[in-house]
Amino acid sequence: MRLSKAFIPTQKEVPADATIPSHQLMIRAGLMRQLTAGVYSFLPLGLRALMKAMQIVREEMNAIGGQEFLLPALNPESLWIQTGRRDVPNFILSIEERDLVLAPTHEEVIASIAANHIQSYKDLPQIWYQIQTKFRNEPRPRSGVLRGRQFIMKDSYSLDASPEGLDASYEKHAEAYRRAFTRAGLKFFVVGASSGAMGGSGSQEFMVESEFGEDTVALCDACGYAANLEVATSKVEPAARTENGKAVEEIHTPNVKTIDQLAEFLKVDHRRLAKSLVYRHNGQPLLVLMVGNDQLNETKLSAALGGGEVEPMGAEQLRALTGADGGSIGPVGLKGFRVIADKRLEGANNLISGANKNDYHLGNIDLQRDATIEGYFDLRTVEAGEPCPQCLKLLNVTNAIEVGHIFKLGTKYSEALNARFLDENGQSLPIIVGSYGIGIERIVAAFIEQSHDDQGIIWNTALAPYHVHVIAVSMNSKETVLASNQIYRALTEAGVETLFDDRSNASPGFKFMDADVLGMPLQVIVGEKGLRNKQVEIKRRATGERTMVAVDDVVSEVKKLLQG
RNA sequence: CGGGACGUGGCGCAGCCCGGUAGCGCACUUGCUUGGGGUGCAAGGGGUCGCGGGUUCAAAUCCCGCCGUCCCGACCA
Repeated sequence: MRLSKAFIPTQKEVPADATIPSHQLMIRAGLMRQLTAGVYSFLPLGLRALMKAMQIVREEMNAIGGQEFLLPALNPESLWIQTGRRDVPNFILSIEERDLVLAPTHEEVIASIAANHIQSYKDLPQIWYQIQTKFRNEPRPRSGVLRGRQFIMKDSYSLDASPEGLDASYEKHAEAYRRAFTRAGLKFFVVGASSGAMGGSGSQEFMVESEFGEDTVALCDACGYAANLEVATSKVEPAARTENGKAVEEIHTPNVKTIDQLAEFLKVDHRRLAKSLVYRHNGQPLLVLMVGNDQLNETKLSAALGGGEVEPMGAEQLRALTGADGGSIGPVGLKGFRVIADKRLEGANNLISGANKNDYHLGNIDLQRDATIEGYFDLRTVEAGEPCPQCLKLLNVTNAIEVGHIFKLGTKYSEALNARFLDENGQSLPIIVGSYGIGIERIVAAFIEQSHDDQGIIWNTALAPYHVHVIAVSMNSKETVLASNQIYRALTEAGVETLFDDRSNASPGFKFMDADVLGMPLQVIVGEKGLRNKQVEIKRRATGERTMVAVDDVVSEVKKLLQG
């Protein structure tokens, strides 16, 4: 492609709205433009990168026997009502007029096809996938293309007759994802994840470390343990049980509101303190006990409660129910609340907690003796520096971009939509479904996050919109024009995807800067300097390393460099 | 949805406090110039100052309302 004819609007300056490197560079390099919040137009160069990412994913899906579909984005609302997902908040962007919705994902459509056409265990297993645009009612799109209202996703669905079959399909996907992200050049890791409101029995996320990622993960460098913070655990010491359990005593704690104040006031370790958090679960008052300053993990809380709506209790309601304020609530003698506690508190005694009376706390609490605890669950959020649950080495906590997610879904949607098959014994069973997603734009953005410098993007061969960027240093030099055209043609004919800066109105410096912003792996610089010796310069974008090669050897040299 | 910020030619910004001619840099057009790291000079084109209302002789500027965009948080299969 000749730059003199191409629509590749590069910019020196970037809209103030773009705050992270990938977003800024995708705009500076002319890959995309924003249309409205969370919605981007991909320009020709950006589309080429997207297509590269898609093709890698497609090939790896095909390699595991995946069959490509293209499912409609516009869906009848009734399908979603049947699975109960019409009312999931912030999910469906609806087209009211005809009871149509823009599909946020495609389990429903897949299940409806399966319901009509999968009849026998002999039809199974199947892996069906598509690469298609999704729409979601994101309350707050952000970080460029990392979280949008419209985005392209490879979604696939495995249909199996048995849990073992699901396990196999799931494993195939895990393998395909590993290969795809490896080929794309992403430094990724796999974490255990929450299956959340989606339901199902197992789930893993493919993560690319980035300070701008929205997910937080715990990682162990020693043994490879990796988990989303939503489900991560650690081996923190429990709040111990001491020998001599004394009787509960009331302690006057004037103006003590927070755990830190309480620890300071009483001069005791945080681990002796039982913090009370008050919620309503499906409307019912709920007290959650945590150790000292441990952070409650609401994903774990929700899982411990078996789902349902969990929301913090308002201050007025709390006072009405207990007569006390937030900093003075405790489990002893508390009426009308269900009480659950973090596992770290299991068996503990000599604890201090609120007295349900302002300015007072209770000491020497033995949870078994003095309170009614419905259950002990892992409810705390892991923090950096805590011991790894597997090997006890210290955990790291880091942010990451989720580029892929795989789910063992089970039969939730097949049951709702009556997608069943007959097994060997003639018995009708729901199809066992797995669901797997890859964010195509996220592959590109995550790659740019991990591969750029102050000058611009640094593409690898796998994702680069073009492999080689030929620069004609001056279009006023006949020799340069002649040689650069010849090289451009030779490369193109040899099947090398080549961008050719043949603009006559741009200064050499301008062209060099543009080439660095665009970031193709190799730059072939054709100018009078080298041509005097019948040579051109090849620059590797990643390292800045330059070599002079004979004009006649450019094609073979370029091919060699692209391999390595 | 809570907190914060911003909205002025395509992009980045100043002007707003203290009301009175819309301005700068980049980009764009034309001519000359330069030619290995965003050339230089000159002449141009382009803006309902987000939208609506109010105050005023007069509003980009003051007041009210709305909309949009971004950031933090909440939420997120």
